[in-house]
Amino acid sequence: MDRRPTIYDVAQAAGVAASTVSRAFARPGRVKAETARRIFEAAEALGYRTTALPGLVSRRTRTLALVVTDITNPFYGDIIRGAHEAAHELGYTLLLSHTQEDAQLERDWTERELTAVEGVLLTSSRMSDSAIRMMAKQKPVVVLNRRLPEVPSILVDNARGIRRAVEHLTELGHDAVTYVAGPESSWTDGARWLALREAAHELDIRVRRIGPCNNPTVHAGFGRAREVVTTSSTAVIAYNDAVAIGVVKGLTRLGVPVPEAVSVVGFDNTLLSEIIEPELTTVAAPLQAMGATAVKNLVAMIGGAVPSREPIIMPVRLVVRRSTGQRSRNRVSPALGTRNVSSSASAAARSTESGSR
Amino acid sequence: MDRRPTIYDVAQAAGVAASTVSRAFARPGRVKAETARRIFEAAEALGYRTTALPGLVSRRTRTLALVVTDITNPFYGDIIRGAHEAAHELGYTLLLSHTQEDAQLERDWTERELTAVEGVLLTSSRMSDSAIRMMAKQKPVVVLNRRLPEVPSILVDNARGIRRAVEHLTELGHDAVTYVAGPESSWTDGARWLALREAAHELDIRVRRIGPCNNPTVHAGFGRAREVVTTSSTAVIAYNDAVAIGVVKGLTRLGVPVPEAVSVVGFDNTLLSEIIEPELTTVAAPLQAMGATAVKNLVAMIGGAVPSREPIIMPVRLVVRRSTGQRSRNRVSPALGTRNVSSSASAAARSTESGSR
DNA sequence: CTGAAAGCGCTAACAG
DNA sequence: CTGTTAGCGCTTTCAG
Repeated sequence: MDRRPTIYDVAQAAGVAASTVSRAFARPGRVKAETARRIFEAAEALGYRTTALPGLVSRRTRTLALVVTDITNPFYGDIIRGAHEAAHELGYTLLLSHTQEDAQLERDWTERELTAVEGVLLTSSRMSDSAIRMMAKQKPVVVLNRRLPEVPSILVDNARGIRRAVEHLTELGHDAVTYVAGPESSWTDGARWLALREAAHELDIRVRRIGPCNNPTVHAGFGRAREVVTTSSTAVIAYNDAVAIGVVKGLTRLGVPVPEAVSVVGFDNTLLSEIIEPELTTVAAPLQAMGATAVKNLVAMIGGAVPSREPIIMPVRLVVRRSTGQRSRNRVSPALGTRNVSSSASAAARSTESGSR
Repeated sequence: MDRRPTIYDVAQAAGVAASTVSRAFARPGRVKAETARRIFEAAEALGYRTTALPGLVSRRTRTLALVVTDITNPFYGDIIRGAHEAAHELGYTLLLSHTQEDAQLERDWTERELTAVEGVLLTSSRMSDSAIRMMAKQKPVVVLNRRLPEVPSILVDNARGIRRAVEHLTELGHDAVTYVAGPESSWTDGARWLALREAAHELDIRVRRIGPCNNPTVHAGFGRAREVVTTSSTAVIAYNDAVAIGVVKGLTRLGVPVPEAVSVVGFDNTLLSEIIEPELTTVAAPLQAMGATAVKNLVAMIGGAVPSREPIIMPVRLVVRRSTGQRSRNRVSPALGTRNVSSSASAAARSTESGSR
C-alpha cells in the first residue's frame, strides 16, 4: 500500500470499526483502554498519523492565524516566538501573515484565511474597529496592543511605562519632552501620546509631538532628528526603539550629543536597544509572555471559555541605560548643534569604562 | 440563511449543477463564459467565497510550511517577508514554524504538519541530510542556506562573499584573520569557514577559527571577544552580523578599538549592522529575493515542474562601512587591550563627522 | 459543455 | 463501550 493509511486501514488491522479508531484518537477515554491499546498498536504498525487536515465535519483545523504588521520589526520577533511556543504546546499551528502596515492587505488576507483557522490573533492591527468587531463575531479573536470594547485584548501598560519614563526624565531635571510619534493608525501610538500628556500635566512639564512615523523604523526616526532639535526640548520619548535609535543616530549626526544635550527614551526594549551607542533607555514589556498569553486566551475561547471584558494589561518596567542623562545647563540652540570635541571625548571615555551590561 | 453559502447554494441560485459551480471556480475555461458569468454573479450575490479548506478530494491546501530556526533573528525577517509576499501573490498561505535551533523540534513539527501543506521551505535547517531527503520524497521541499544533493536549494554565494571580505581585508594590510564560527550544525557555517580557508590559502594569509556559537547572537559574539584578542589576529570575520556585533562590543569593552586595532566583518547586512558603532562592514545577500525565489520554486514544483539539480546561488556584495580599517602597525598584545584615551577620543570625533549613511 | 453520482477521511448521532 | 450510518463541501469520473 502506498497511500497514507487511513482510520479504515487501522480499524481493519485492529479488528474494530473506523469510528472507534476515530474516537480513540479524537477523544481519549471514550474507548476501553484495552481496545485503545490495540488500535494504537495497529496504527503504529501501519504508520498511521492523525491528519492535521480538518475533517470537513469538525471544523477543528487546530490552526490559528497570527497577523502582524511587519515581520521585519524585531518587536514582533519575541511576540511571535511566545505565541508560537504556546501554540505548539497546545497543539495548534500558526498561520502567519504580515501586512506591511497596510490595513487593506490585512482585511483581504484575513478574510481569505478566516475559514481555515479556529481563531485569530491580531497584533497591532491597523484595521478599523468595526472591521475587527465584525470579524470577532465570526471567530474568536484576540487583539494585541489595541483596545476595543467587546474584543478581548492584551495591552502593555503604556500609561505606566510612559509615566515611569517621564518621572525618570524629571528626576534628571528635564522639563520639556518631545514625543516622536509612530503610525497614525496605531492604537498604541495614541495611547502613548495620551499617557504622555497626562503625565506631563501631573508632573508639570511641557510636551510636544512630532511625527507621525507611519513606518516606525530607524530610518524614520533618523529623519526626525532635525525637528527634534528645533523643538528645543532636552528629552525625547519615541514611539518605539527603532524610532528612538533613529533619533539618536540623527542627533549624533547633527552634532547633538546624546545624552549630554538631549536624552532619548525608547519603547519595547528590543535587542536593538543594546546595540546602539549609547545604549538606549527604554520601556520593557514582556513580549514573549504577551504572545503566549494571547494564544492561551484564544485557545481558551475556542474551547468555549468566555473571555473577560477587561483587557489584560501586561506590566512594564523602565530599563535605564545610557541614552538618558542629567539635563544640561544650556539647551541646544534651535537648529544648531553645540557639540564640540571635548564633549565627545568625554562621552567616548565614558563609553570605554562602562561598556554594555 | 446564516451558514456560509456553499457551491450548492450558488448552483441553485444560478440554476446549474453544483459540479458546474465547482468547475467554474476550480478550472476556468472548462465552463461556457456565459454560464460562468451567471455563476459568479450568483456567488457574488450570496457572498460565496471559495473555501481555503482543503476539499478532502483535492489535497490542495494552498498552504506552504516555512520553517526557520529562530524568528527572533533579524536575518530571517527579510527572508520571511519575501517568502510571504511571493506566497501571497501566488495564492498561497504560510504556515510558520520556528524551531529554536533544535533539530528534534524541527523534525517533530515538520512531521506533524506535513500533511497539511503542499510544500515545505526549510530555512537553515538543522535537520540531518537524510531526514530532509526523506521528507523531500513525500512533498516538494526547497532548502535555503544548505546544499544537499537531490533537494533543490537556494544558497547565498558564501564563497564569493568571504572572498570579497578577505580581499578587502588584505587590501587594508591584514594578513591574519580569525573566523568566529556559528552553529556547528549549520551548513552555512561550514561553507563560510571552508571558503575562508581557501581564500586564505590563495591570498596567502593566516586564518584561525574560534567558536562555535551555537546560538549565533550578539551575546555569543560578545563572549568570544577575549578569545579574539588572544589570537592576535588584526581582523575577524564572523559567522553573521549578530556575532560580529557582539565581537565589536566585546572588543570595545576590553579596550580594543575597532577598527583601529582589529577590523571586524559581519555577514548578512541585517538592519543591526547600521546601528552598531562603528557601523559594520558586512556581506550583503538579497534576503527578500531569496525568500521570494524559494517560494516561487516551491510552487512551481507543486505545479509539477522539475526543479533544477543545481542549486540557485544568490549574488552577494560587500558593504564596506567603518568596522574595517587599515591594519595598525602593532598588533594588539595578547590578552591585553591597548586602548587609551587619545585613541578613543579620535574615534569618537570621527564618529561625529561621518555619521551613518 | 454540463449533470448525476460517487466518494475523499473523518466525526457524530443513534442504536445497540 | 462500540458498530452503523449518514453526511461535511468539494472534485471528479462518467455519461450525456
